[in-house]
Amino acid sequence: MNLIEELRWRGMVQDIMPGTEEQLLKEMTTAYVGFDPTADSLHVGSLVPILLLVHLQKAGHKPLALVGGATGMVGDPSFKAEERKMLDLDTLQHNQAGIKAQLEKFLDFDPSKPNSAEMVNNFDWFKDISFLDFIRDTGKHITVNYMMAKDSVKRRIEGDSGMSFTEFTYQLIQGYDFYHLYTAKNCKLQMGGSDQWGNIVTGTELVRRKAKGEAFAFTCPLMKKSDGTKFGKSENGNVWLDPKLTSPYAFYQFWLKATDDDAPNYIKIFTFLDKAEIDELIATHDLDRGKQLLQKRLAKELTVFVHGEKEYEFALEASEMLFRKDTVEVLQTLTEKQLLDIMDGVPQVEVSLADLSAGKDIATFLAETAIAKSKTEARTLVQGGGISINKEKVGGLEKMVDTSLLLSGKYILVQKGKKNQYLIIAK
RNA sequence: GGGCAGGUUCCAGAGUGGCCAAAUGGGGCGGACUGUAAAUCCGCUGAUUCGUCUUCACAGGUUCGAAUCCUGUCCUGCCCA
Repeated sequence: MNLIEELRWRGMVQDIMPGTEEQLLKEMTTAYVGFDPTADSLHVGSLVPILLLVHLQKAGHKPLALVGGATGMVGDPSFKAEERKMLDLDTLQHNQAGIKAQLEKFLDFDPSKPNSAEMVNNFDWFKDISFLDFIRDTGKHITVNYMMAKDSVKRRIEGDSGMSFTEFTYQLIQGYDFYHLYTAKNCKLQMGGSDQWGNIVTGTELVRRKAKGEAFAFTCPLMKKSDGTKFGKSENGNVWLDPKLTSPYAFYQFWLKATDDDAPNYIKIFTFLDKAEIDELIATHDLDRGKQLLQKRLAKELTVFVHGEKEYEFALEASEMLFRKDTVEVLQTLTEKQLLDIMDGVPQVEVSLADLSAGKDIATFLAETAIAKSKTEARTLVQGGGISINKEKVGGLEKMVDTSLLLSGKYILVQKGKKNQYLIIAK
């Protein structure tokens, strides 16, 4: 199976420029994907373009990861309702360093290999180009009519908030990246999310007109959930690849919670399992969906891929401990070390041991630990049966929280609803 | 700069002098069922020492009483210049 066939089967090809497949079969091809330096970590949404690069490299081609130091200063208008905040230089540099460190985990940067991955930053070539040079040498190749015809631009011009010149220029800047990489690194292919199609095509156009060369492109569909909501968010916001921002436990949970509708697509896109294995997994899953076979496998593959085997095991253990029904006694028997390993990733709240010795009513306790926003909310939760302490449901407001509840002398496990756990540490 | 419309609790959006902490819908949160799912059903969704208290852009004013009336300020959208 060639690369494009492989990606097609996985549902990772949306638009593809004619001749792309032939080019990839013809020779080792250098290809790039751009990453936005809007934060110092990538998130699960950016996993798709990363995987494109990984597949590419596996197929023997050479991947380039472009960090948009320059484009990040401008802001992509594509399908966004409003202009984005511009980032300052310091933030950008900080973010780029973070992203680079993460990419190194997934791609092989070993320079002794002919198809080693490389990292480039478009700020490096844009910082020396003057505005006049740019509009003379590059701007004249592309007509405004052409740029205006793009859906992303059209939508903004017809909308209410308008579009600044800066944003309008974005596709030309990004197009220039492709032109630059074509001339400097013989890069002939750009990949990206389907929202980038317009920008990418401007790039191939620029290569054709300015360098008289031939360039190719394909995009992958934007990740969407079956219910139409945005992919990549959990209750607590973005799901990041950085374990400091999203713990491996939370990361594991994110994938585990994929719906039955989404899981088959996710497992194709996000794992490297081959077709036969995936087909079988899906078939087995459908026999008894309650077992969440697909979700468990998906979560395992991804957690191992991003965080490693060990972190996966902790995440799995924590998940089983926290969601199993019969763990009231088990919880008491855990050693401090076991408890901490399992709870690593569960939000932790500190309380003073002295306060606890005096005892606190449950509502005050929940409000003070910020598990509930206010005492009123705390009461509502307790009365609605939404609070458990050490896996035991709190029956009513008269419940007192004191040192008798401590596990290993200093911990209390509080659950809000089914899915929110908090580890209270008495100090 | 001129004319018009408008700013209400997370969002959308009712309310136009007392019955308003403010309809309804969405979202969110909890519960039941289940698979830590979907669908469905139920409850909650300003704070509280449960007496009250702080809220309807902001600042004043009228009134026994204002989200609702008046004055000014700021902001937003639409139209004209």
